[in-house]
Amino acid sequence: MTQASKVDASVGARNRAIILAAAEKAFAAQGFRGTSVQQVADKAGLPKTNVLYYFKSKQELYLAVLKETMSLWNSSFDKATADDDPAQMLADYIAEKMELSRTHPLASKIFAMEIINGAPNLNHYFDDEHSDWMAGRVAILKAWTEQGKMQTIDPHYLLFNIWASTQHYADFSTQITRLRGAKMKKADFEEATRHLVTVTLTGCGLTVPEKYRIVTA
Amino acid sequence: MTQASKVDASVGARNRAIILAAAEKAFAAQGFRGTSVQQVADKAGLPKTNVLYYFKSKQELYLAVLKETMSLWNSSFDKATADDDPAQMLADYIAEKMELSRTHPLASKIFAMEIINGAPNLNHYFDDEHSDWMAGRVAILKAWTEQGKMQTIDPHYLLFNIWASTQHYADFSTQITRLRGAKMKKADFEEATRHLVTVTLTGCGLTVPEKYRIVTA
DNA sequence: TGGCACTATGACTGAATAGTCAGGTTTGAC
DNA sequence: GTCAAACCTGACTATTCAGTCATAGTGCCA
Repeated sequence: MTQASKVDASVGARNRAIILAAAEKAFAAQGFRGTSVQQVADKAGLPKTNVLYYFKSKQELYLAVLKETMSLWNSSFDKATADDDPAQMLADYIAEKMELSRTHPLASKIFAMEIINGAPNLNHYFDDEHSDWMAGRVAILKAWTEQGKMQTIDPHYLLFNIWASTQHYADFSTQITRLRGAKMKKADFEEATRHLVTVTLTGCGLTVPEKYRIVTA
Repeated sequence: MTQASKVDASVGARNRAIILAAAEKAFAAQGFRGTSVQQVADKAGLPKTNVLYYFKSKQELYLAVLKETMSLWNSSFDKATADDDPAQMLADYIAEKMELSRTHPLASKIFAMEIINGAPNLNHYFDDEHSDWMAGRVAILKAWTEQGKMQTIDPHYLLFNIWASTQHYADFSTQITRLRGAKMKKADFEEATRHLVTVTLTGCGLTVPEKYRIVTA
């Protein structure tokens, strides 16, 4: 027991982390079927059998990566209440999602491909957590609308639009980079965030918080 | 020659079309690597060798599907000029993109996966047509801004947001269907379009054209 | 020292699958 | 009817790849 946890904490945990990182890269770049265990092993600097020692199958490895991905998606918006200020909450939510696109683009890509392919590994997610989350957020947005705090906008479409336009910067980074001629840096993400917050909030009849105002040259 | 074109127009062209349709479904659902030629053949109701008779390799078949996909993406916005009304042009562009997401979701998904995976088959596209298109559209949006017709919004981010939020309804249809509890119908797409046009145009300081106004119950 | 859990890995196997090939059939023009 | 081009397909091959297995090294504690 003591042995186990000690060894596990040193060698095992470390190797698992290395393998997961390598697998994330591979799956994001080539999808589940396009990635071979051998490729992951090479990226991780380990023999293939060692990878299969830690993760019993390619499927299990993929699920582990997917699970890590899903755990990233908590946000301050999860705890919003009808008493909060919609402008502040939505602006922060958009900013958080943009920051995730910047710092974890691979996770976003893996999730996107999973959804595009029909989300065969996310049934429980939709049936439980995600649906509940959605229902809760919709209720709060409706409350805000009824309180006259914001324009009458269907909460579903609003949330879909926020997801779409923030995740796009991760998922479609190849296209964006090619069209801009250069990779988006931190400052570019901040500018894009200000634009997105401004357009979205103004579109909902909200006042844009000071920190998200577009700086006109 | 006469023989060739006649046969080609009847049997050949018909089979090619059947195969392409089957391949589109398969590639959209499982990606390039996840799709076997046998699967496409089964969907098309033909022996595998017959598929490979028309398309010499899986790669060639995929490229043919991708080419068909790209040809869908012309729009009235391609011919906009600085003299046009931005509200009208942008609203129509958004509506056209939404209609494409509704009628050709598979094409959108294939394109999305291609981009997510680094667009290895679209080099020429970015180097030529797409970059030129982008430069032209950016110039017109800038002109509109300078004429005081619309708010100062970076044209790049505006276009990225339009693509993101329209294509999302095709690419992420699985998620949307699960969260809404039902597949989006034509009327739902129209409602989503009105919302998107309203939010986007209002966000740019434009007046929403009558036909895109949200109908409040 | 012995024992145990964990870690490591080369050699192998079986299934899937892209693509070839050789031979066959249909079609339409003359 | 005959010829050529287009169309069709079963049998086969070569490769890739997930996963197994048997064996062996390592670290720790009693």
